[in-house]
Amino acid sequence: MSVDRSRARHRPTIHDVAAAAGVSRGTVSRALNGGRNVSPAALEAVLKAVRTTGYVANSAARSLVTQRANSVAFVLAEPQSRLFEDPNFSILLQGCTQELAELDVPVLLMTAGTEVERKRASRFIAAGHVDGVLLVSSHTGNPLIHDLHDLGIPVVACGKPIGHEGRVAYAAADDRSGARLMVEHLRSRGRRRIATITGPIDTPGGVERLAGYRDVLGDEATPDLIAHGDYSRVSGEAAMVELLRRAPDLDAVFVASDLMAAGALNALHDAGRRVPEDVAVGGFDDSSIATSTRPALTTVRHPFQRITREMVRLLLEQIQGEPPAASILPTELVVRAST
Amino acid sequence: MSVDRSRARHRPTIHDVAAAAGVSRGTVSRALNGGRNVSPAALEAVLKAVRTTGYVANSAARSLVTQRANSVAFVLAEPQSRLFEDPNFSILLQGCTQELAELDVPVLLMTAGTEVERKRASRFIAAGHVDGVLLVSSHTGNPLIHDLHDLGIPVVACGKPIGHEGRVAYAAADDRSGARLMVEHLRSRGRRRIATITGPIDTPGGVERLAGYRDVLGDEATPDLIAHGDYSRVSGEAAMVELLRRAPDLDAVFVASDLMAAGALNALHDAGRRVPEDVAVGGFDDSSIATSTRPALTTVRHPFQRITREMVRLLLEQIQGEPPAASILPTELVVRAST
DNA sequence: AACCGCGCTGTGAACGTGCACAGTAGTTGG
DNA sequence: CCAACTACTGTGCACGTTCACAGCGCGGTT
Repeated sequence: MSVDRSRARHRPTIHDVAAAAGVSRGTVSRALNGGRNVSPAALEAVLKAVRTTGYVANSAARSLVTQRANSVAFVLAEPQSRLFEDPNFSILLQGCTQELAELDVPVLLMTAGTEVERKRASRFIAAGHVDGVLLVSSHTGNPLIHDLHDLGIPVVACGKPIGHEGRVAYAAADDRSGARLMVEHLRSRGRRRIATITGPIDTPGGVERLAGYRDVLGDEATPDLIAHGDYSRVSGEAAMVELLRRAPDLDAVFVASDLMAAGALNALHDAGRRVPEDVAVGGFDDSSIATSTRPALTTVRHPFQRITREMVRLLLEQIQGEPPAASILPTELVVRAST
Repeated sequence: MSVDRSRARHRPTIHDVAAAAGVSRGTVSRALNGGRNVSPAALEAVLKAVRTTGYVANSAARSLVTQRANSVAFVLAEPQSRLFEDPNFSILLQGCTQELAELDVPVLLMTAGTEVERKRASRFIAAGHVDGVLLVSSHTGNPLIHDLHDLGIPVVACGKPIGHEGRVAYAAADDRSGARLMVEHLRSRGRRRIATITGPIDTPGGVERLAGYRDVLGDEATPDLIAHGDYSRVSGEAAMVELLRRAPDLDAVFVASDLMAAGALNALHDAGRRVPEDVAVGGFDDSSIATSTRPALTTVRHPFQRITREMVRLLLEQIQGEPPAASILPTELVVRAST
């Protein structure tokens, strides 16, 4: 082999390690992967050679032969603005990234808010760049989930994928019982005219939290006490203004997200209502916003950390060949100054 | 049984396209890449064959031979909490992702807040998984920037990388003149005792914005009017409390970030000072927080969109072989209710 | 007529890895 | 004593692509 290799230029390959360890490529590969059927002496020699050469496996070559990308996509199928307005998405992203980093699985970030982006994401995923998809999309009827299902690629949704339960894996909080906790808490505080601001009714969070509200209030949940938002801060503010107009005598409001609750607090402030003296306000998520409002928000803790952990677990399971499963996680009431 | 078969159908390769188009692999490759030295007839046949077969190039195989990953890493070298507390990071991430998606360049997200994460990121990048790095790290003295420089991999920093100017490319806002704009504005409002809450003094934003403040005030910038924060909301609140103690007669405060300004507003609220009647508050960044506080913040617009665009441009240039360059972008005063 | 350049095309290498398979030595069992 | 087995090791091939090179026909120049 008279091929002149200027070592300074190219990264060491498995060949270099094999040469340094005095074994063959196959042994190095076995030692680094399975570790089975390798003598202790060879194993040690390989590990030492890896250290001295600074060898790191070339992922492209590995992917080529294993037909696996060894990476995962985090797809945010929401309007652009959401990523940086709503801290929930950042937390999910953060959690999944961290969880996967520990397993040395890189995360590819892509957005699929617009039609163009959706097509691009589909094409990209179809190209086999990733082994699985963590899909964050609260809205139902997203065409992307169809595309991915057709591709036969493992997918885990965050929140129940309405219309795809049983076919698409997902991790979700138990929204309905969380909502019940909050409304029962408001009642125990002596509130009698309890309104609600829901999320969009085409999202599981919108539907389930409203259902929990109704579970507790029954006939008391009259239509004038129910307003809808889209999880954005301004929509929470607008919905609160609307509620104050329709039901000026309300003495509490359960808001389906902390971000909307922050908007509602602003509306109440502008209307001269004191919180919690005149109106008690309950949020949902226990995001970072909840402790930064004045007063701090009573809210329902969304188990984001467990959700991201479950999402990752469910995805890896599917990549291993297991069928799609679901995880429903419990929520918890967090009482602060707003109720 | 048939479950396994769905996975068994392999994606079309360049061979299949060549066969369908009645040409050779080489011609297909040329047609899809350069497009040079290909007859119009062959080009058309190839494009048609690509459409009918649904061919998408296998990136692993391409990377293997071209020695290029065709992807880029976004590295957040800040404590974990920052990503989801400070919207600036989300905006940067969002902007870079979008910018690169249009060029069909995937973005790998990684955090390097802790020592363990930093090592992992270094190892990962050294493995050649990416062609370049978008580095977001306000603090100076980050060892990661050394690692990356040693690896000889293209890097673009967000904000001036203190101690590496000229060696590492960066895009940054003109912090100093932005700070001047704000302090001059406060003076024009008749304020005479203008305090400031700075960012960490080991960050360019901390240093430069303080310098701009001093440019305008000169000897009036006495030490009792200067407090330091770390860009977090609670640090802004604590710094404001401290300033009120040291200089109870202050009538304005320039805060080096909107998030800290939101904390300062809370402290002023708790102290019974009215904004802007008693104390005018100016922020920095014009992030989403600025419009959600009560009152809405007068602030300095940080040109994030242009910064992300420049970061991407500077990175791609370097990947093409150009030397590292820098972009300084202008800021703009945005007057709202807090001054 | 021989030569050259030009535009286009096909072909044989790599790129670095994992895996199947064959092979070796040492141990065990009949 | 030989066969079978175990534990380990080395080697050829394939993965799908790009790139360098050689070959082709064709028209124009020497």
